[in-house]
Amino acid sequence: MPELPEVETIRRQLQRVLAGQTIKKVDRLHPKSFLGSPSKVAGRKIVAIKRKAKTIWVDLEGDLNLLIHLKMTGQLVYLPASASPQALQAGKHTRVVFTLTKGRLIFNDMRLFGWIKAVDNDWLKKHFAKLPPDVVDKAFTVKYLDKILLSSNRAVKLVLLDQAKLGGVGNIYVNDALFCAAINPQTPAKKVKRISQLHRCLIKVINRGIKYGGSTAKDENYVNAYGKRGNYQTKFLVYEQAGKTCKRCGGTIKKIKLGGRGTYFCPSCQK
DNA sequence: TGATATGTTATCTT
DNA sequence: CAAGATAACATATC
Repeated sequence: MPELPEVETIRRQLQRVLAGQTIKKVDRLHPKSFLGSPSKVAGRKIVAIKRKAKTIWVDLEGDLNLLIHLKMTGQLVYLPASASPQALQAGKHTRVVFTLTKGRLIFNDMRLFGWIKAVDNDWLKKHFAKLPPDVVDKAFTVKYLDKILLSSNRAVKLVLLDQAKLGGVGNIYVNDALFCAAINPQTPAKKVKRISQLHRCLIKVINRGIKYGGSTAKDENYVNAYGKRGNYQTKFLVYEQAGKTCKRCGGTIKKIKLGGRGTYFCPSCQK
């Protein structure tokens, strides 16, 4: 599922191909998928593609922005006008199509949880002000991590996944980061030791995810802006590795449920 | 057929 | 009131 590394991969690609193009037309194929006025978007030039946590932010000329959240099954694919007519055609799960100066931006979303919102600068500013730092932000310090962990009795994994406390970390990378730091995901947050190691591991694992272009795990449909799958799934430390041998101590990776989410860890070396 | 998967939020409970 | 737990959203797949 798209977490920060997947979204950042898409952002970097879109920044290269979309910046400077003008949105000529917006086709809303499903009402749930586009909130706001498509007519206000048409005719605007794309200034830049940015990102906050798992949300893509398209900065448009004038007082308008597009916020895009892929949730679980969203895809954002760019096709140059020279692509085959077959590729350019709307698929079964295509929800929004942007016709641009030199191509098309297609938003697919099988399960309809994702959305695109057109919002003005003032709305954006107020909204961003409420958000916590991203895991890759400078504001995410050891001290900050210490603060959010000390303030909760919940399992450490659930606190790290809480988008109101820390932005960008999802179920795949949190499992791998806790393995990296040798911390049991069930540990109550305020009892976690070696916080600076956990801090280092979170950043390291997320950056590794970006390096490999995100992950397309089993049963997942993530693709980047060119429609290609990620590669981090070949680098998973513990995610989806239940029954396999622990890379660190030779123990066996176990799967449990925590907060209703699949949780993978090595019981013998994650304490 | 029913359980399962995941990101986020609404809603209920403690 | 706040923190925590859980349901809900929609759909394909095992």
